[in-house]
Amino acid sequence: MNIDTIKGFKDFVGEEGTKFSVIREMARQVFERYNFEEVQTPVIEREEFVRGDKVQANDEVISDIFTLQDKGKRKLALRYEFTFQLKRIAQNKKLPYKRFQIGPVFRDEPISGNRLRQFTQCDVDVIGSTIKEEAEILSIMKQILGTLKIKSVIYVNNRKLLNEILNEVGVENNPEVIGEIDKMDKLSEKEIKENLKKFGAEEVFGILKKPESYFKKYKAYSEVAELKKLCKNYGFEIKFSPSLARGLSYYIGNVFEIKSDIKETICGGGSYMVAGQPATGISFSIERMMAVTKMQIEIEKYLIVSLGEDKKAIDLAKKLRIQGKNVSVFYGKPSKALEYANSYKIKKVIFVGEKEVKEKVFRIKNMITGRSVKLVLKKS
RNA sequence: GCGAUUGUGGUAUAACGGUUAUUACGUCUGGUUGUGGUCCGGGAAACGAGGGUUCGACUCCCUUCUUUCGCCCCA
Repeated sequence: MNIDTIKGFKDFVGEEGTKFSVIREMARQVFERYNFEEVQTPVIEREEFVRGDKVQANDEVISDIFTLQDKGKRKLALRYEFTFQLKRIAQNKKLPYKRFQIGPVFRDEPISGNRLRQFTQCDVDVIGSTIKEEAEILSIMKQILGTLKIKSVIYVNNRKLLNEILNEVGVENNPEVIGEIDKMDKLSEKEIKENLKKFGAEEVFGILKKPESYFKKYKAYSEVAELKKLCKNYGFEIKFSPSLARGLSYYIGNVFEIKSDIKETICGGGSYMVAGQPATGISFSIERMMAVTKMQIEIEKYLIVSLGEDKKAIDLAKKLRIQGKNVSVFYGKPSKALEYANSYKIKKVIFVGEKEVKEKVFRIKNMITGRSVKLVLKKS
């Protein structure tokens, strides 16, 4: 029997496992600081619901949805992202409604280095939003990225602005043209022009290459300008990128994308409509953050080695746990214990043997320096 | 999904159309050492899967799966 993980799925073991949960917990706390409320939603939903409005958008996305059937022959699907579930969650909520969610989403799509078919999305959304909320969620991201010591650039554009430009040159606004525009910073000038030509949109290229000041003449640029100003108030900069489109989907106003050292985008989002309300949201995946973070993630661990003093060792472990330390007890010889500590990156070792018990002095051995210091137990 | 690429114990590797498939690390185990990354001994564990060619295939061929990289799209 083959027990390997399926292509695009991954185990997180050891250091990766702790790194994962440290990032998740940190993100959760930041979201809470902004009074977003946490929700949990089912992984499985009706297929038609998961597909949502994307039906008319592009077949590609739909083929990326994992589908399944239950015993009652219901057509079901694994959630592709979280936003569609807001249709249900946001009903009858006083606006603005701020919620966040962290959990796995599934996409049956080709994999590569930083792309998985199951990944953990961290998503914040505000229903009943204005551009002020857009700035707020960007500042949330900025804070998380800062904590993770990730160098990043936030790019912004506006879908209405793109529409204005397309109208101006008399090109129909279709997802394919938008798709080509989105590739501007990826392909060569020649390729882009050729691709755009197919839609009679080669003129767009020249416009998108113009300096930012040129775009002031478009009405929708004011939304970008406003967001820029608001972000400045928060103390960070964002960059206008007229070719940023974010593929297909439901965006109607400002769209954002955050880039870092890897070629894949690390955060993406924008403003859209849900249940007749303007909404804005952004999300990132823990897996991709793990790929770029420079943060040193370490959990302080203690190993108590019982040298024939099991009861004392367990007592000591209990005391340390009450103080909030992470501790495990090892029953065995000193050299094996130290080897064990090394192998699981346990940095502090305390031997509990006859001598220690008699003298009532325990020493904490630091595995990196090799030195020992006296253990002082706080009175509790 | 398409195109290219990859595949030997957990990891990293060696060899070969022909007996029992190399080595290292890790892992399990016995002994030694009251303060380490030792030392000595023993063990488990691999040719991705299926078919074909052949007297004989880990080796050649086909299929499939897997890996990696592009395309498409995305976090």
